[in-house]
Amino acid sequence: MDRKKVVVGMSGGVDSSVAAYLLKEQGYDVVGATMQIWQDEERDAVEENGGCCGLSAVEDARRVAEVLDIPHYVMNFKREFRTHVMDYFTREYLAGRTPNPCIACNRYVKWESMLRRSMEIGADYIATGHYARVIQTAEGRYALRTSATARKDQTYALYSLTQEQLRRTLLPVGEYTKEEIRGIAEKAGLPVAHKPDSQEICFIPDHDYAAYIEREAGGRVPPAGNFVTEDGRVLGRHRGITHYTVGQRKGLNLALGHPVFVTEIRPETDEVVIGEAEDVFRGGLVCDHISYMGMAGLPAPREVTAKIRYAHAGERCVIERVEEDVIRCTFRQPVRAVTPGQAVVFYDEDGCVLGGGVIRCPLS
RNA sequence: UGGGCUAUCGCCAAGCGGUAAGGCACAGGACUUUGACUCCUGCAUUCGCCGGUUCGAAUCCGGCUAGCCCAG
Repeated sequence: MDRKKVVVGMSGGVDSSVAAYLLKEQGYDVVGATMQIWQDEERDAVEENGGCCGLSAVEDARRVAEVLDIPHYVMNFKREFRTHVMDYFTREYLAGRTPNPCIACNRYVKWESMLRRSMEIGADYIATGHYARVIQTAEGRYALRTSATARKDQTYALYSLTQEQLRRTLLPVGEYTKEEIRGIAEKAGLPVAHKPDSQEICFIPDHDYAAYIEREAGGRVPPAGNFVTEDGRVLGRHRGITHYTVGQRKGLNLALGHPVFVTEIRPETDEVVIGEAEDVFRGGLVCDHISYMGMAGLPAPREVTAKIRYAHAGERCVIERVEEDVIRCTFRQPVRAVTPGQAVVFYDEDGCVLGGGVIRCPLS
């Protein structure tokens, strides 16, 4: 009875279902667990959300667990999700930044609360359906590496995991492509083989995140202000900075004959700066809240590849530590829409996550 | 008050007698475990109003209305 026990976070989607299946095939003692994070149990209306944290999560996960013949638990993390994801999300927007709630959820809810709870019930590992691989570097550090096919890669959303967390993490799905995963689900007879991928912010099903923030803030949101150009010209009025993010084009209601974009948000003056398409490119950035993963620290400048958003191909750059917990990143080619609040993740040439941080401000 | 010019989709704007380009904005969709970006689709049976000429007008003519400019 020395089979290793693993708790698989099952969202009810294809990926985590296959993760559970694969681990069972590999001989683990598998337990399925679905997080209860924000849903009002009564409201199970919206069905089409899959993947990460959709509304039909518990029901679908339970059915998959039944097929796999594994125990299935529901873990209630509403409190943790509330403070570390939802409140953080609102707070950041009110401050004029653009948060990434999925990263916060991974870090604080899945790999802190769920991991702890799993250890408590005697598990050796936790697992999820993320497209990423856990590896060990030559120096013996744990790190994440891009999944088998770079086409689908979720290492970006997991850059902040600690050594201790990684040591207890299994990501079986990372060895396959999305197509292969669906194929496995199909062959295994999992009832969720054809569920669509998840999308958008799970706790804002109507996608109207500005309205969500206003509700959360009890109406105390930044006031309407001016759209201005870099040189101070006023182009019009906007609805309050929470409605905008750097690089945004749609929803500005600015008919200038050609597309214009948000280049900067100024919470101090409630101004939203507007510029041409080329004005939204930046040559570098400064980030803080640094997490080190594949590298233990950054004693000297180093050339790496950086991703500044989930769906970013990455850009070569030089990173250097400018003070404790602050790194400056200088890109080889300017990158589009460097956005404060978003994560920047550093990779080596093999797609191994070296570390990352939170973008504080763009440079030049 | 004289003289001139202009009135075409929410904004800009083609059109010059043959049966309403385009851009922006907007809406919907695709993509997507964040926000964005991007892509696709849609978007004036009607051309300030009223008459007239013509087989046929947004395009020609007359009147009216509105705005702009010049004169005083």
